[in-house]
Amino acid sequence: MRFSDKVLDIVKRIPRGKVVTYKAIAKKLNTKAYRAVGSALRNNKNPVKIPCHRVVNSDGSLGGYKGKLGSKEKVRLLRKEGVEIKKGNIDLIKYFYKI
DNA sequence: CGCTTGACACCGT
DNA sequence: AACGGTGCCAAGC
Repeated sequence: MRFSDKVLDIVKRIPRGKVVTYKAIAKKLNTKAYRAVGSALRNNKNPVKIPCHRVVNSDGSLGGYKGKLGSKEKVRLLRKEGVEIKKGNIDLIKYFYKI
């Protein structure tokens, strides 16, 4: 749980209107467990404190959210926070949050 | 030459 | 032991 705890901690401090990539997180943790990051978020124990919808793929695609079935909801939330999304892709250049 | 799709690799739960 | 909310590289169009 230690690993996921770190991930959660990072995601937890993502400011509103910004997003982070799994790669960035893994990099910040000095690890290549990209997938593990996703697993951590999936097993996320505090969805209220952890805005998992602010975590996206390195290419800007939303990736997934709840089994890749809640992507629309994810987009909706992000849009609501001020993040512009084009065809399911986010402007990392504009909304990427450097950890 | 630039973009898109597919396969393989990594780590943790 | 298998799966998962990925990333990177290579080949094809």
